Amino acid sequence: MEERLHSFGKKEHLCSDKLLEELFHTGQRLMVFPYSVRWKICPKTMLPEGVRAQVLIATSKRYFHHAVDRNRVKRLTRECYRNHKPELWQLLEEHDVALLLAINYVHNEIFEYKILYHKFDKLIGQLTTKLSNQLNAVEQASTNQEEK
RNA sequence: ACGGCAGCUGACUCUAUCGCCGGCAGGACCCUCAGGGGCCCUGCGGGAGGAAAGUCCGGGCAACGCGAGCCACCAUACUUCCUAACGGGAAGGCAGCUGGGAGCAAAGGGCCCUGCUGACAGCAAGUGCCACAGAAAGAAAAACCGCCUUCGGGUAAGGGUGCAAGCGCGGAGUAAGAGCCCACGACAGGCGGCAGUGAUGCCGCCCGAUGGCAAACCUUAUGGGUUGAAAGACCAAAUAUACCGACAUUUAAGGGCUGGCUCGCCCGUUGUCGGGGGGUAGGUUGAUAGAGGCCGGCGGCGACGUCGGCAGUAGAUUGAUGAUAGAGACUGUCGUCUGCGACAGGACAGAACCCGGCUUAUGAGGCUGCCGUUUAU
RNA sequence: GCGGAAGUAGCUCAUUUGGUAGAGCGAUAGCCUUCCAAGCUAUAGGUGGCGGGGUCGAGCCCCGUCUUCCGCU
Repeated sequence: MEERLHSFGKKEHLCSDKLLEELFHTGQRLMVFPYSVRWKICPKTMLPEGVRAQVLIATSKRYFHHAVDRNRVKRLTRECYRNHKPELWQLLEEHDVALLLAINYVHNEIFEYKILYHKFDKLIGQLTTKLSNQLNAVEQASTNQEEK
């Protein structure tokens, strides 16, 4: 399993209508240029076995008129996510939860891969701090309730 | 030689690592009475285009509809052929334009050749429109100056307007004039002859209230049922549940078997279990070999047809073809010891049921045609 | 994937069967006012999305193209 940490297969794509609706109605939002991200923590039983996170990568016709450019941006973004996946999964593994994630590209220029890689570094950093804050708070609350 | 404009061709290659999609083979595990199915691992080989685009036409395919005819609506419009079909293509005719040639004292028209272009049926079926200017914009009505006059009028040669004004030119004729008449010529129509499958061309005769617009209404001919893979077919979890069966049940309604009461039985009620129809999430199919490509022979001017051979085979479904590193070709710039080195660059653009076209986008290089400039002969 | 509309001044829109392209708001200048606003007057601003066609002549007719918007699961 360890040598497949960088994979990004079909099961890890978010494509269920119901989950999408839930994510976009109740999820939280985070902006890191040029990305706009929506995320929501959910119990791991909602996803297939062995999958910690389902991800949607998109960009709109508003920013790129040609299908070629949209494909290119999505491919680069997918590559970035693939290379940053282990640190995100490690956090989720520690707290034993799953994550729904929608990554939107909201700028009208294409950057090179190296630039996007650093942007994604920043994005994952902010996302993990927010995630761990929220998860720790939840766990503390549950332990407090048990004590009472 | 350089430059420009069209059209055609062309669409960088290889290696390694990580990753994605589907195919085949082998193996481990799980489910199932079985057939088989699910999931994971390993190996092998495959994975965007000439326009995949626009959705402008035509067809396959599918569902629904359909007795026939006419009207309406839409589309097409020189001819013949190609094709499954087409609004596409080929060849030809005619018209327009560029260039050249012969001819001529010179120029123009006409003739011949090359190239390009053409939504190219009908305005002599009818209706309508032609601003401003002009007397008058299409009709048998013609003003003013002019010309003529027998002073009643005649005239359409000359002048003006305009995109367009009663076919052109010469002659005869006349008071002056006019297709009023004649020769030649242009245009349109009719008849006949010859050539051609035909469009049409050539010749002869007859005829003439000889402007333009049908991308004005329209006429004629031909074609068109509607919808569009989000079509259609199949499987179907959870939850609720039509219906069926079994069991239990009544202050969780009741009704019937008797006129009343009690018990019993039947129907119902409610609940549990089992079966089960439709339908939702989801999945399978439709769906990838096709009116296909390449090579060669034969037939045809050609589009194309036919026969034989060869190589193969994208199939996603929140939508796969990417990232990184290196090497090699190609182009440009700079440097140069003429060996090469350094730097930069690679267009338009991403399949979604499938074909045939059209249109539009497209860097470097190559080919063809036309035009312009310069040089040499 | 399939289908339907619209592009006119800085903005919102007119312009009918083809004949010199207009209104309101806005802009600029002047008048009025102690000043501002309101009011009055004048002025500028248009390749009619772009390219082509047929017409004597096109915003209008025809073809192609680009952009924007809307509908169908």
